[in-house]
Amino acid sequence: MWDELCATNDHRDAEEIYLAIRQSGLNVSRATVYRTIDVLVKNKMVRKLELGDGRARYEHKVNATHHDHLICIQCGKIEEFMDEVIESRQDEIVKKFGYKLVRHIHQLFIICSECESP
Amino acid sequence: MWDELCATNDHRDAEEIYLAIRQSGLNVSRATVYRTIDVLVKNKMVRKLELGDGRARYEHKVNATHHDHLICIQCGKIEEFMDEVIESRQDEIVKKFGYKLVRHIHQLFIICSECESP
DNA sequence: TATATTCTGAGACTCAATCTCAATAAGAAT
DNA sequence: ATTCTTATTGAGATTGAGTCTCAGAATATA
Repeated sequence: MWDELCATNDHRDAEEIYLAIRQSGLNVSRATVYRTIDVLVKNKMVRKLELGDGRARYEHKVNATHHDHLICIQCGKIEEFMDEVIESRQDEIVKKFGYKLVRHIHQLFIICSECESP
Repeated sequence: MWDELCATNDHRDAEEIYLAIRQSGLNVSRATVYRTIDVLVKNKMVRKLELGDGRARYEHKVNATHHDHLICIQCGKIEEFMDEVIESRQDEIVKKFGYKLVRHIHQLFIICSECESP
């Protein structure tokens, strides 16, 4: 499971991961896929992405620094971005409210260049 | 439906809206609630919030300017924020990629002051 | 009045994700 | 090894938000 997740740098959903494992000959159930991913997420080895379409994607965190995502609403491609200015502004906003920041979701839904002019 | 949505400035889910309408004596079905909300969202009279917990929330846009959300992961309270710096950084990031920004989701999951020290 | 068009409610259905539970595997103890 | 205990697994049932279907009701058009 961990191996399978690390096999690519994609952002795949549980079903895709399940099928990939099956394809590789292993006889695991969907339940096990979900269970194992949960453990990996809890141990911060895998990040769960909620894109708001009811299907979570997963990315392993090997050699990964913090980043957020650009998502093409046409082809589904996912790219990563990171902006120090935004990160610190977030902290300031939360501080101004007197709250404690736990995590954040920042997703830019875009039309990528390939989809814009094919 | 529109009236019900405008009745409060809450961020309620479909079920809560459905129950509120029922409570007020009207005999509407869940299907109608979802259908009507969809129309209102498409006409940009209502904003749909995807908080990643599989339950969309809705807020009417009367007198509302653009804003994003702070969500307390403890009590579920939702507050609003808006930061010009972040907004323009987003535009720049997307521009640098050569993409076209369609919409964005920016949510700060926090522990609010009441939950931090009750 | 007759006819066409739209809207609605009830419940079936979808789909990702979770839960159940018996079966299996793995460990520990004697 | 053999028994006993604990943890893991697969298959399928279940959940829950949201969608779809379709017949009947409401509304509009002629």
